[in-house]
Amino acid sequence: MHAKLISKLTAVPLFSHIPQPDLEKLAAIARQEDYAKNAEIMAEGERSSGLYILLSGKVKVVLRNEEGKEIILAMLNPTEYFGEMALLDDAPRSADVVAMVPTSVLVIAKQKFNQWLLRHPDMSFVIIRTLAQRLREADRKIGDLALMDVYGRVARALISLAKEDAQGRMVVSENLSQQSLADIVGASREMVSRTLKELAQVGHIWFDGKDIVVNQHAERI
Amino acid sequence: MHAKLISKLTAVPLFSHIPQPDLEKLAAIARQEDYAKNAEIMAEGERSSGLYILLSGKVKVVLRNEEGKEIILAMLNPTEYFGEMALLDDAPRSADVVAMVPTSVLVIAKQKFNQWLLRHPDMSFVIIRTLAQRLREADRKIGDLALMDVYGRVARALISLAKEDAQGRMVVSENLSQQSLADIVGASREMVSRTLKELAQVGHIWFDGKDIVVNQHAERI
DNA sequence: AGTCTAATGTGAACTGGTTCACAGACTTAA
DNA sequence: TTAAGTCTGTGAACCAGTTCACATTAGACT
Repeated sequence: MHAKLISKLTAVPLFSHIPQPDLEKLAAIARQEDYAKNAEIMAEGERSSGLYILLSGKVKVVLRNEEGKEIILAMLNPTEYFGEMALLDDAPRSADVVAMVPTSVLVIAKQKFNQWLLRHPDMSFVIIRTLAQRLREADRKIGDLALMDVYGRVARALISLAKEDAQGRMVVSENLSQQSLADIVGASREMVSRTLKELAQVGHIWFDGKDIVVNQHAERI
Repeated sequence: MHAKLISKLTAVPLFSHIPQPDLEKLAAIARQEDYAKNAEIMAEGERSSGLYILLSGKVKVVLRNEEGKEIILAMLNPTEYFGEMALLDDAPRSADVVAMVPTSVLVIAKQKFNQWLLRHPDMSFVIIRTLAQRLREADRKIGDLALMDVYGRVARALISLAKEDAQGRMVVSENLSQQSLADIVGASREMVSRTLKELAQVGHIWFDGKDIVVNQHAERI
């Protein structure tokens, strides 16, 4: 069990350059938690409890309004982490984190992680990079919301969600519902349905079972 | 000149805990640049040149689309800084920075700053905090754009722009045009005009010359 | 296989917000 | 003080996107 954990930790970019013995120490102070589909891992307003590292599954970071409409700030996959922001400043959680499928996470309590961080000052550079990257993405999303129409936002979302598959095609797989896509781009589910149809008609995308294949030349929509 | 610069550096929170002799070294590797109103300090797509610290004036960080519509990601005042993101990862600028009034900045070249940073590892914690804070604000803005109507966004913007004045009133001064406010909330200038009127009628705000006074009890609109 | 629930497609009405057009007020510089 | 530019207010037309209301299909469960 312990050995398995350490092998997983090695795969986490955040820890990739940490020597083995230190990783063992880290594994010793971490605990694993499992969540069912749709379970709330973190709730808005909570004081945060620590750094969360995704071992398996998929989570979304979401904001909701009173009427229940939601916008997805980010979707995270295994080896990615969240909860780091509240480690640094002390503000309460500003968003919910929800498991989109059965998910396990590794939790490192705030205090313990901060102590450990003090002994690994170079780690903070890695964290800075992640934060900078996320801030860039957030700014881009603000631009998209304010400056593009739904058609453009859906196109952009598909392009950035797509990953190259074995045949070299750019594919959005992972069973993404239209509702989720709508929550990502900040539009209604119906509008996403119509937009996908249009994108397919123009030939920017096509469907392969559950997957959406993005045309290679679609990058400059 | 040099002494004046150092006294200004002391006022910058980013450097507040740096001992005097080190600040002198920093001042030695920095240069001052002055910009006229509406001048572009940084342009999107540029490889960034360094860390910029605002000495006087006011700048906006903006994104634009082809038609010229723009959204303001942030407005920065003296002692605040920008350009830090590209110092950390190497991506090209993702937004423009424009002087809203005559503005002077202190520029520390990328390489020099990074060297200096290596000798001040605790500084990175300060930067992390700023990044975390900006990311929070960005996420909040995404939520506002996706989940609130223009009325709500304008109200929120006014509240977060307002500062307490000598009489203890919350005031948005600094001569903010409706067009700027529109660019902040991602709406049309006309809509902002109508919304301000409505907010004034309901008593949430009122006008004192050029300033907008925000009702103390408006926090929970 | 058959039933139940969740996801999708699509028309039609509605609406929040933009755009256009123009009038009035306020600045700034000469 | 006048003229030129820049902001502001407001009606009216227009439109992108939402909402509603179903019909259809696809999974999931036992």
